[in-house]
Amino acid sequence: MPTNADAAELFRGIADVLDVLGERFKPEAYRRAARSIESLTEGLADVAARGDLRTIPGVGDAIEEKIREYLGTGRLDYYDRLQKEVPPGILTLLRIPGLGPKTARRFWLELGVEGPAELADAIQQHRLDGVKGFGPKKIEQIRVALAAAAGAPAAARLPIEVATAIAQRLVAGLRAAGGVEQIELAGSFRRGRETVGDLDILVTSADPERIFDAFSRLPDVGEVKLRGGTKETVVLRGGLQVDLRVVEPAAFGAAWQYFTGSKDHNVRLRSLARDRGLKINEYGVFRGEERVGGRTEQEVYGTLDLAWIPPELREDRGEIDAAAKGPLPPLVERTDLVGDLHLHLPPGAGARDVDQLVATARARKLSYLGLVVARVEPDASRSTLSTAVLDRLDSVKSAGLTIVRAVEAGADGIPAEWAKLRHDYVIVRPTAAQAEPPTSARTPFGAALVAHVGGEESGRRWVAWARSQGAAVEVGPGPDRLDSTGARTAREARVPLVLPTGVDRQEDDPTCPVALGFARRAGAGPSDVRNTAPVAEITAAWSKKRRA
DNA sequence: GCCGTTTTCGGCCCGACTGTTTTCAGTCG
Repeated sequence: MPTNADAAELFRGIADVLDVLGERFKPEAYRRAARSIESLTEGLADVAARGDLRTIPGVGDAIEEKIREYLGTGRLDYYDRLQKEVPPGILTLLRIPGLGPKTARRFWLELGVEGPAELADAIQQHRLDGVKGFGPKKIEQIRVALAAAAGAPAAARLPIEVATAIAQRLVAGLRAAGGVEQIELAGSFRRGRETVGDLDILVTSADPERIFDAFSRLPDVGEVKLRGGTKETVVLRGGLQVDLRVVEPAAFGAAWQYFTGSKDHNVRLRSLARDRGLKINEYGVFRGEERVGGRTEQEVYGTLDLAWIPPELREDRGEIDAAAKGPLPPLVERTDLVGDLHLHLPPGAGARDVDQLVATARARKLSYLGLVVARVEPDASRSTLSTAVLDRLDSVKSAGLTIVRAVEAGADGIPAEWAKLRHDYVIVRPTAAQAEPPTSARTPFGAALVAHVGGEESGRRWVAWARSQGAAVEVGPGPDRLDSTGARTAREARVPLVLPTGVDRQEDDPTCPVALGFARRAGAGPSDVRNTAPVAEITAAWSKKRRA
């Protein structure tokens, strides 16, 4: 059975061919459908079985038909036929930066070039010289891009937790250089997507040239790709592309909204504006020549009679219609997290580490800490906190901060040797030996939290299992935790989420903000997250479960 | 090919930047 990602790739392939064939609007239509399919929280086959394919934004009669054929046979006749129309190498050319469908088509039809290698030959043989529209600079640009593409694979999207550290460095570097008034990140980074393809940084400053100069000299920056009066594009040494834009304060909100996206969200917004005789661009909202908004994002949405929409929801999945009806339900915030339910002390930790953790927790105004006192490691070995540490945990218990004790084990149960180990709840963490949830409805214990589960299919099965256990699920970065899709699946199944607070990590650690972003992308409000509740409420639920 | 509380047909976001151009085409985001 093809996955959603397979179907999305198929439609992108169709779009590429149609692009080269010179179709005007169909390519975007297929790409739109591809994006929608990718962001679904359930399998395409399930949607098809319910007869709901047409409810997917961008899917109409023709594409519904094609999805059904593809799901049924694993092929698509239309795509097979299309592929015969264009040499495969021409589609490869589309991946070369700066080279689009129009140019690829001309190479193919006017020069008989059918792929990257042939194009490189043609350049070397000076067959492009004198061709209309291709001056020496353009030819050199293509030659260099071809050589670069031949060596390295296309730059992969970066996990957001990795991009976070880079973004923090860049922003700190720009601030340190001076001349920066306001600086914010935009793009898919701000929307909290799992991966980012590039970074977008927005600055207000009286002296854009100074900002661009400083940016070009940051140690992370490898190459300046282009630089104009309002924007500079660089490629970092690690390969990540970063766009920096300098805007005037009166347009900051409009620019921030514009560059945050998503594309589909913005398209909807601008067509709404047009219906009202307004025009939205990165400089503001305009009625004729007059700017009627743009200093803040609230102004931009306000001119369309929309409530402000949190960036994590801006994917054109119904958020605009919801914002037209009134303020959106609040999403969970960092300050809503009043405790942490999944903390580890480092191996060999002593009483002093407990004190450290407690001090940090107090400073961050957390009122409870769920600490793992014994765990089955992923390699099946077992470890328990030292008696000294356990004693220290008891001593801090009365001081305004509650410590609750967890044991962490696989889904096959907790080891018998822990029978006398005092604990308040159980965290299930899948072991290598049991990577999939048990099929029996009940296990010998009631898990309170299922942690370290990820993956599209496997995540869905663990969420279903957590539901059968009355357990919460952990959200966070990395392949072994639930991302925003997993979090949405959980929320829709009314399985509570648990978010890491990062209290056991460095101040700039991305785990907490990234997890929070995933939960928000899933539409989670405070009540969807278990560790927004006071500890008494949580422990009451645990003891009720134990009696059941 | 999709889409519609002004449309079932006629639209489809919009601007920066680059290179090649005497006014614009292509690409990108």
